[in-house]
Formats: sequence, structure tokens, C-alpha cells
Amino acid sequence: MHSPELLKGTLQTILLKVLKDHGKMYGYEITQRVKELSDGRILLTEGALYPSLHKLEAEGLLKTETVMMGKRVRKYYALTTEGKSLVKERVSEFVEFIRTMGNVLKVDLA
Amino acid sequence: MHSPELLKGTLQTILLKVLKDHGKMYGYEITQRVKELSDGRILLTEGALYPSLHKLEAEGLLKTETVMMGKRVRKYYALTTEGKSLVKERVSEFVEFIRTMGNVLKVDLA
DNA sequence: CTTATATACATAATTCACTTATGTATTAAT
DNA sequence: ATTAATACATAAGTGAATTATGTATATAAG
Repeated sequence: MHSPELLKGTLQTILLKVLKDHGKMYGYEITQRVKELSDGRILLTEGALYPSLHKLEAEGLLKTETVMMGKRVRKYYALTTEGKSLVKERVSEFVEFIRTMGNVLKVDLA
Repeated sequence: MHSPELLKGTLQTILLKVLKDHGKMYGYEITQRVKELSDGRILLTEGALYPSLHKLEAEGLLKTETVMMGKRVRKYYALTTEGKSLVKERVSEFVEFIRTMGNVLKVDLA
């Protein structure tokens, strides 16, 4: 597991990008996908995930669709048009930040 | 300027690494150096910098030396032995985190 | 010459994203 | 039957940052 400090501020970017790459997903599914993609190094907690999804929805970046799977509720999240256009921005912001950090720390990130 | 969210959790790593690369430095000097290295993209605020330096000192990672420059006080910070051995760890932790993020966001950081 | 900017430290109040803890409920495995 | 996994949600608490404020010297500009 990574030091959770570093993860701060990256959660929204992760959610938006994963939703862009995989289309509509539900919360639990996102945690599993991120766990896979990160080789078990990023484990999203529910206390962080759900409030963050709710916030992105409230901001109009995500839209939801609730589905009953038998007796179980599943809430699918997908990017809105606005959300889609923001993803690129957020990701390149992150990449630019990493480049800057590479210069400051004088490390090669290739 | 970078979204300040992303910077969270990286401050200690920046301070330790800059002090490793440049030897003893005083607070204001660190802000200027980081500003230079980051091309004006990372502007450390005093409210974040000084408490963080104090904390690193309290943890035994930094040692200080106060010098009077004419009538002005300057407090130099330098890595302790313990601090030196931690820098590598912190930097490689950061690099590993970036690699992981690269996989999750599917971006090339080269 | 006085006013603004840069240098140089420090700390208190506040914010906000996150962790931790707790709650509800269904489904599958042992 | 009990535990673990699936699936949602929210409240309390933490802690690193931002913002605001305070002190003081040095220098440039008008």
C-alpha cells in the first residue's frame, strides 16, 4: 500500500478517468478495478469513495442510474458531457504536476 | 500554479530532497529554490513551510543553526543522519506511487 | 523621505479531503 | 450457523494544508 498522504487530491482524477475508460460502473466495481490496475496498491475506502462520487454527481460531472439486481441495489455512475470534457484536463494537470515534481526532486520518471 | 490538492502529502518529500541536494538552507531560500526548480509552478507558503520544517526537526530528521545576518535572523536547516537515510526512501516511495498512478490512469509519464 | 516590495521568521484560525467507525442489507462460502 | 464478500451510506474525527495575521529589517522607487 502507498502512503495515503500521496493519494490525497488524486481520488477525483482516478474516478473520472476510470469511468472514462470503462464506461458506467458502480461504486464497488470501481474499488475492485482500481485495486486491479494498481496491483493492490490503491485500496479505495468506502468512506472516501461514496462521498466523492456524490460530490461529482452534485457538480454535474457524473450521472447515475439505479438498478435492482435481484434484491440488491446497484448504483451505476457514468460521465456526463461536462464530466467527459473535464477528464482530459484533470489527467493532463496530473501529468504536468508529475513532470514538475520530477524536476524538483530530480528524479527520472520514465 | 498547480492545483494545490495534488501537492498535498509531497511537501515533506520536497523539503528533504531539496535539503539533500543543496546542503543547509534557510526557509526563505527553500521557497525560492523550489520556485526556480518548478518554473514558478510550486510556490510554498510560509504557513505550510515553517510548521513542516519544525515538525521535521522535532522528529529528528533536521537540525538547525541560527545565524545573525546583520540584524536579521536566519535559521539554517540541514539533514541529520537519520534524515539523510530517510530521503531515499521517501523519494522512491514517491516514484513508485507515480508508477502506480500511471497504470491506473493509463498515462505515459516518460 | 516615505511608501511599496522583498527578505525572514512565526503562529493561530480555518478548511476540507480523507480515515476511521458505524450502520443496513443481500449473497456466497465453509 | 457463521464468516466473508458484495453493496450502499453517513457521521465523527484527523491532520496537512490554506488563509490570515503579526513582527521586523533591507532595499528600491517615486
